[in-house]
Amino acid sequence: MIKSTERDLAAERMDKIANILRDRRIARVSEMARILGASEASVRRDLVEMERRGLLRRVHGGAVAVGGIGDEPVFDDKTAMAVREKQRIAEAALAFVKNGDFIYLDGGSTVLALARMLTDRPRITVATNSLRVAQTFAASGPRTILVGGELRRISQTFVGCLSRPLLEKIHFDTAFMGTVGVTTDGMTTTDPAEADTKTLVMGRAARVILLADSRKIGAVSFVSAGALDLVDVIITDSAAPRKQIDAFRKKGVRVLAV
Amino acid sequence: MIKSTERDLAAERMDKIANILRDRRIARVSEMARILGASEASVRRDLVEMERRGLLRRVHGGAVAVGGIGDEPVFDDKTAMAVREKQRIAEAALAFVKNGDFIYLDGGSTVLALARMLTDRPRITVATNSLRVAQTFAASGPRTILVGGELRRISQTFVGCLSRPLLEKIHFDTAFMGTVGVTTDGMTTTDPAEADTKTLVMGRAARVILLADSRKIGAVSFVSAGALDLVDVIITDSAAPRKQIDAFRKKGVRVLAV
DNA sequence: TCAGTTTCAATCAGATATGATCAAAAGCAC
DNA sequence: GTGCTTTTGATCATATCTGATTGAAACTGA
Repeated sequence: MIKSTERDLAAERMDKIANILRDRRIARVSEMARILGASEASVRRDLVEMERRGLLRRVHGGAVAVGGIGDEPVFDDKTAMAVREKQRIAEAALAFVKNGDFIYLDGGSTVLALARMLTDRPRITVATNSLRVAQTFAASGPRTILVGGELRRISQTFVGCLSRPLLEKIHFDTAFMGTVGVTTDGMTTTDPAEADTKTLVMGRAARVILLADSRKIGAVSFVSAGALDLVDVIITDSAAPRKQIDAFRKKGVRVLAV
Repeated sequence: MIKSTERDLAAERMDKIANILRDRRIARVSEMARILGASEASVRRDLVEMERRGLLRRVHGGAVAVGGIGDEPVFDDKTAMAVREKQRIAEAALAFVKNGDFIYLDGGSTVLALARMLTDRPRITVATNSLRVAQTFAASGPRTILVGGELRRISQTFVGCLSRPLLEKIHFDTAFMGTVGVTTDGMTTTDPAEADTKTLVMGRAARVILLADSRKIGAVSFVSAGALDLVDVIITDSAAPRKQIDAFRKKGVRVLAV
């Protein structure tokens, strides 16, 4: 047994680290050192190099996959909640997408779930203001148009007045929107710039579909993001209060509770 | 040339090396020397040659199959070469960034290296058309503005006429640009839409700094992306041909070879 | 807030790999 | 065979990698 054969090359170690992170999204230095059979010092050196190459992000105690959990805790924390419901809602929304369509995908975790289902649909065109949606389509997927704007880190979206000039040049068959809260008075969200962009988008879509899990139904946030009559369809989950659903229907909005 | 016998021997070795790497993706010099029954010195010479031909990537201790371990995705394939140079170029470029600046970061791996150095600089504003740059700043970093447009997957940038309306509203102190090739006639790149966006950006910057490793110097690609007089500074590495550098200087461009 | 614990970066020495150099070996032309 | 060129393998100084150590920094829980 030759000693050099036992020890991994740096490139080999980095590959294994990449694999570990692909599986777990996050790993501790100590874990990786144990798995690789290398010292923690070497693992750290590899992590520094890999971070420099943009392959991961280092955090105290370990590393996380880029674009993964822990990368943007605020955004992804929400994602983790009600995963089942969001998935079902996204599946229902998928039925509203046809090949050849021009659609808009808003920010938000439910809409992101829908985006993940579109990576094998090159025949549609997606416009979005969501960094996460763009990342989802980075390698392959629909024709992707990102409306510009200023990055709002908490939601990982591009918002503000700079989004306007581009948005005003395009129209959509269907806009799939997320929201923080929706009542019969309309949608509300936390950030004025975000709200402004949302309203503008909905005005430019032939059909607006709101994806809102039951916790959003009846909830109210800081700033109005458009009246309810902008919305054609609301897709929510079966835990949504019957009363609210009926109220929406009375206002002429189609509601699907999946 | 009738030296066919020697060449066959060398070619044979290289062929075996290629086979080993096809199987394992990564191999040590010592291993390969043992398998081939040749000295490590010979193996190294073969590896140098094969790397020159782009058949593999050399790492300390051995070699990696291209497209294999530690080799980065499509976008970064070219990047894997000249990592050191790109890093040094980016470091030199960093000196041109002041707090409070409004800068533009183009797509391209060298510019991306610069972006990674700016993640702890919240006091500047960065506009970019690069998805990779936006991702780099997703968690923290400068104020980030993404100019919209259509996603061009091969470069991971947003380009085309939809970028225009937003770009025409903003100005930059400094634009850091990448390129596929640059000569005294100006810059060239592979894609017309990409070129269009580049030209527009350079016209809106008070100062344009071109980051181009030596392989770009003197290279020519498909479509013009602006004349040389748009550029104020070129930062390249010391392997850039003296003649070209002098020609650039004669045209009034400041050239830094780091 | 604070103390205790974990993790980190910097440094060092030993091990390993590398490039440069050079002489021997092999191929080739005559 | 001789003379020339190319290739090869060995040697050695230098560069790089690795793992251990240590003081500093960051995190944790009360």
